[in-house]
Amino acid sequence: MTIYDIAKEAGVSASTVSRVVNNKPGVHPSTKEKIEKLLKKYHYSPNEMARGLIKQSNHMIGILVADIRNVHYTDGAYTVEKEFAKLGYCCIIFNTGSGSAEKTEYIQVLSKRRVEGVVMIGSTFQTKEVEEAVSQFMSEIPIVIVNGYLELPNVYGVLADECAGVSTLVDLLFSKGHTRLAFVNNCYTPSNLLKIKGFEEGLERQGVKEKAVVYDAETTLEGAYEVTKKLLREHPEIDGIIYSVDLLASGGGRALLDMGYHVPDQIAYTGIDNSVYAEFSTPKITSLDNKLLELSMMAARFLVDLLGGGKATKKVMVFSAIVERETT
Amino acid sequence: MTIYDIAKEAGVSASTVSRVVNNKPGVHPSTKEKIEKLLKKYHYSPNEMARGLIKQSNHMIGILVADIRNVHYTDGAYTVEKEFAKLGYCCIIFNTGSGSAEKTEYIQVLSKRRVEGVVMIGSTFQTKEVEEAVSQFMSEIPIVIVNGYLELPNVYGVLADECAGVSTLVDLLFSKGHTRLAFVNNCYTPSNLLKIKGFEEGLERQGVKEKAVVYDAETTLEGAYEVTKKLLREHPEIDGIIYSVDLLASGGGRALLDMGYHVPDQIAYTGIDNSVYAEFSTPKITSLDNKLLELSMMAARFLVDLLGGGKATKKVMVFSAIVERETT
DNA sequence: TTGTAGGCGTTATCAG
DNA sequence: CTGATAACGCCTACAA
Repeated sequence: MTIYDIAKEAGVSASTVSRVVNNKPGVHPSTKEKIEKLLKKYHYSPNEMARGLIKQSNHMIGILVADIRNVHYTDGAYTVEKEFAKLGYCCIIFNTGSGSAEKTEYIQVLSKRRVEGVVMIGSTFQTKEVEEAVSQFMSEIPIVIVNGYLELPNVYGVLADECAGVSTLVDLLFSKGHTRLAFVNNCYTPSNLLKIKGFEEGLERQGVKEKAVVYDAETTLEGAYEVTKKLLREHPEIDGIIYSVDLLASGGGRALLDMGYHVPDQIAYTGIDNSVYAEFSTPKITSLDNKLLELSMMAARFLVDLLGGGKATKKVMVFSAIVERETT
Repeated sequence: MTIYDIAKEAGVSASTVSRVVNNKPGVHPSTKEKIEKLLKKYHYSPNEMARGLIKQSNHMIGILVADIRNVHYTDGAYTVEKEFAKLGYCCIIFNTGSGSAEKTEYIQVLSKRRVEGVVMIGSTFQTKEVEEAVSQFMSEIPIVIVNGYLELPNVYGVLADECAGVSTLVDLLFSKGHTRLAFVNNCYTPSNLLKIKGFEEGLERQGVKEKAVVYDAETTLEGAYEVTKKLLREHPEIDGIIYSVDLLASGGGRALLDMGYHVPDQIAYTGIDNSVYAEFSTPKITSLDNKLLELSMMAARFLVDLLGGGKATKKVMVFSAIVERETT
């Protein structure tokens, strides 16, 4: 069903139908009414592809996220989608995974789809490969990265100060008498590298001279469980652990419980993200709120402004804050 | 950058460029090479909207979900997106919320975008309003509902047998000596109505004559906490609770703990969904696995088949299964 | 092997 | 107030 079909049946030209569809003035009330009746009758729905073609604007944006199942990304994707749906935009979403080939590919796909803006969620998009793909295929449209940044004219970043945040976690643990700390990391994203940096800086500020204890773990409850046991076997002196994400803290906490440690007196620990995991675990986990939600909201707003022809700050940083619970 | 721009610079016609872009045969190797060089040089990326217009196919599908932040929907959306990305499709996603006006609206939006198929995630789409919107604006494309169904020629459903599933939960509780049961419900979706039905049928089968005890709770930890306290105040005889979703079970479990009940001896409880909440809570929650993941996977596969011109079963049901943990 | 012409469904610009 | 006509960017006969 096209405007031509409607036009034919109404005995008018397609342009007149188009005017009615778009509520343009200058159509005789009677013909307008006649056309509207037909529009209803056939449930006419204008082809947005064709419309986008002449309008040179399709009101679509892209959302790139490594894996929407990660709690911290789910909220972000939700926020962005909602914010844009309100404005009549459609969101194309891709779970890119962590590989750079896929990221490059999806950037090209979004480019072919002629999206008008992109939100990338997660520091994992802050890579050379993404930068190159963007500069080649997406240099014309605004891009906002949640918790990441690229030095490109059309890229904007909203970041959490996780580095400073983690060093305040160190301070917190020290203030409670825990001075032999370890960091358990899940993967080496730019964000996590910052966390480790914050960990080291925190220790240094507290006057610790030795090399920081950092362990790697799989991003699973079991992974954290095992690594925590190993960590304390190899470093029995440890009395405080910072986990790079709440999920690990939850799994690790269970290991501590099973090993008979008393939390938080004997050993304290924290997560990062202030996610549902922190709230649901027993004991409830003290966590660094890195404001992912605010970040996504801000990213969405930035992109909205940019699309509206306005300006946005190239790079902003939001302060993270500790949410104390039962593990410190 | 269009094929015309490339054509001009290459000194050929647009059709020749088009042939190269689409790897069509019948282009002289030398001109092909020349064109390919320019394509690379300018990072040409074909306009999929224009392409979709003549091809009458844009390789886009729609995903409708009430709220992607609900754990049981997140996985579904992920699965569907991944499955279609593999095949070169783009997914437009909308968080519709629970209102029917929004659902109708987004169905119309997807129709205007000319998506080629739709996956609706959740029984919340099994309503008269959705049925009407679909029959008016989407009668031509295949639609698959995860855990729901509509009696329309182009709608397919993959369902979990939650009714039978819940009655096996009743059996389980009875078998462990818990015979005074209550059901705590969060909202009256078709799916939850089935759960309540299963609850009642289970009781009846166990020879219980009295009216089933059903309480309503907000879908929050606190909501479940409060309602659980109220429930046991008003019905101190209760020794077994089935919560309509794991989230409630988690919040309720904490209330039981705080009230000094011994779980599972004194009182047992279960959740439904077998989600991360069941796994993360302490004690770990026995839950009915309603196979949401398999359901989404199956829905995606169905839609793929349908889009490929194949057939799919109109309505299938997947058996749910109890995952026993520490609360029964 | 290559180019021309027509059309996909719209909207915008002119005339009338 | 209404109707041609030409785009938008691409693909596909058909003709050369």
